Amino acid sequence: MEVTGHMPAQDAPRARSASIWDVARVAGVSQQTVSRVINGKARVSEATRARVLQVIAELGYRPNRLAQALAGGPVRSVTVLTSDTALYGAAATLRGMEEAARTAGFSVGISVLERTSGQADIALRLNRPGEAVMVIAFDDAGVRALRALPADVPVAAAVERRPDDGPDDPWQVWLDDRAAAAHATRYLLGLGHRTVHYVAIPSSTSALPQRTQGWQDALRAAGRPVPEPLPGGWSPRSGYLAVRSLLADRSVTAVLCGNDDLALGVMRAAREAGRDIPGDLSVVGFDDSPPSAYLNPSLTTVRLDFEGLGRACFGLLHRRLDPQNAPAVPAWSEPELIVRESSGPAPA
Amino acid sequence: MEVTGHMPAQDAPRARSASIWDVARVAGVSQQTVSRVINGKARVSEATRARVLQVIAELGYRPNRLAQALAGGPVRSVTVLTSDTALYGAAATLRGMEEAARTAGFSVGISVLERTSGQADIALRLNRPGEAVMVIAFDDAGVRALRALPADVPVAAAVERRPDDGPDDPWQVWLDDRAAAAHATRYLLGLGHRTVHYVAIPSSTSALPQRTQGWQDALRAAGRPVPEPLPGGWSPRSGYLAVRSLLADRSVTAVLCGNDDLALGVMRAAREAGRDIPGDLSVVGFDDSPPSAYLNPSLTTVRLDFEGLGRACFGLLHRRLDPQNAPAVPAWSEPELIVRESSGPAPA
DNA sequence: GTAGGTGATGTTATCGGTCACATTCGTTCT
DNA sequence: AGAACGAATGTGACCGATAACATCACCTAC
Repeated sequence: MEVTGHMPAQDAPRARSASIWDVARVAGVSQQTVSRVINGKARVSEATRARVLQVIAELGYRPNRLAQALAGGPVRSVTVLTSDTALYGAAATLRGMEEAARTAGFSVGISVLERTSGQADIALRLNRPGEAVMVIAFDDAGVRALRALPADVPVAAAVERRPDDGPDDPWQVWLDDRAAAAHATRYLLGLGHRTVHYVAIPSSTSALPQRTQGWQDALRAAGRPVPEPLPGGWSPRSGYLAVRSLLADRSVTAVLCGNDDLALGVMRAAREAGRDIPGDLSVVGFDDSPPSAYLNPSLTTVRLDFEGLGRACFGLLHRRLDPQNAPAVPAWSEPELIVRESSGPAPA
Repeated sequence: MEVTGHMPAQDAPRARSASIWDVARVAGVSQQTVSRVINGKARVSEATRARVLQVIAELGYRPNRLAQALAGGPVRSVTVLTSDTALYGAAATLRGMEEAARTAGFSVGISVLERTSGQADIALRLNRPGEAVMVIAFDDAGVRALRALPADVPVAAAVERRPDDGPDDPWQVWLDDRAAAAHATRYLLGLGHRTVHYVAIPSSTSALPQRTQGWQDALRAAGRPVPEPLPGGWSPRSGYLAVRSLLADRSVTAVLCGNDDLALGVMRAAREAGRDIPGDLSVVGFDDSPPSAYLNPSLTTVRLDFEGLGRACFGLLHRRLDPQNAPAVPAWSEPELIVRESSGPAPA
């Protein structure tokens, strides 16, 4: 066998782990053949394949992802762009994405967006131009990041709402927040509440958030008064502050919250205002975050399948990267109202 | 200029983004000089440097991380191995790690450990041999992963407890759970409780968890009876189940919990048993997870600086990778008991 | 005046793969 | 039997960088 310039020095002390060359040499084939075996693309005789596979096992060889990617191999890594992973929705979506990606043999990177992340900043988070990306765009920072991504990066996104301007982007997934909010609102009206107040999470776009719209839809459809939505943030504290003054008004008997954390704050405000839940006041949350079932009172809330959404988002990306071989995009569950102790009939 | 074999074809349509060669050509220098400017290592004349930097800006050139890594450049990426990011401690630690790493110019990967992840599995999660790793080893899966890592990978870990067997690993950080648990226990004893029961989180090792030990330390030091620790899991449900039967016994007046989720379950069990918190029963948690302050009653708990721990863990790794230039490892806060509504004087 | 040192820069090998194309060889077709 | 064909495999360029070594001009020192 000739020693070409590309061959690793035979005499140099080898601290590195096995490369494709080592496998090729031991198996007595060219490195290209090894590459073929690894990728299973081109045809290799059964005998050769078996021998190569055996050598691979013996040497404990594993392809270097970096080299594969650099050489223009198939994309096998994704970076997830997300803001505040402290929020249940984002964290659960991330879990779903990571699980699906890892299962499919992808390595996943994560990069948390700061509120101030500018457009220039976004490109810096990619390891190389063209790297695949998933964006969790439930809030403003995420949406901005999604928009700031160069056109040539393959991206899939989990979004709060489909953008109503411009053509539909087929590489997005979302939950039907609007219908879910409407459903929850109808549920409360069905309990005899005259109307329902709403504490909103911040919008991801300039438009009205889906949950807010759904709530309005239901009130309007039922011909009920539509109170001004109360602007909240993401935290219990912001929910607490949003309704603090409102709760003195005993005619307020039902509050729908944009997420469970807000509901937590609302329930505390209610306690301090001397309102009884659910006797005096019904509170309904959104998300079904883990503690909800164990709160006092336990929280009626809309369960959202964030993990499923995350898995689907990856499924979408996978199909975008490899339309031929990627499996079908898995379905995710519809939002579901989970009735617990915090909601009940309107006071007489 | 001669066209060597390594030069990109001049005539081929260029879809790719600028490489170091493009910069070199436009600036009229060799690519090596560009590399020097980028890395700032070797000396380059001021004039040349300025010209190259300008061309870089003009072309919007950014070095390809993959290529840098492959070519043996400095390590600029970390993979975090963690189990269940649904748990507050792991999630917060991850946040701290990611923030610190990103700030330092590292890209961070994440790989979630399944309960069943075997040793072979671990190696598969690395993009290349020798890749830097951080492990969140608060539980069994994390500790196993830490142990399964090949000796040659640069790793830093956030652990529940320093291993008592074998020499101290200088590349680990931890919180003083033991002292914190002892402190919380003493606090409860100081309120007049005869003894304190403890609902334990699963241990990360075969030894007694730090929190359990601290609790025992305090009881023993005070000469109080040491009840059998109640084995719990990580979830509210497991806390609920662990104490369900116990709470019928009115002599049980104080319960310390291994985390806030367990405390949530305990509080629900107390409610169902007709116990009043804090009148009848004091409950203290661990972690100070975000909802704690807004629970009903709000939860007395031990605040742990997981984010700081995560940042410190990265700091440690950074020093390990680059002892010369890495900044000092940032300090993190000591555990702190946050007294809220769920704890009070022992019933008369 | 010439050897030796130093700063600035170019050249070549290399990292660990993939891709496009060339080559080999047993078969089948005419 | 000769050509054409396709399966199996090898060869060399290339991805985008870094590292080691070579070069070159200029200056200082003996």
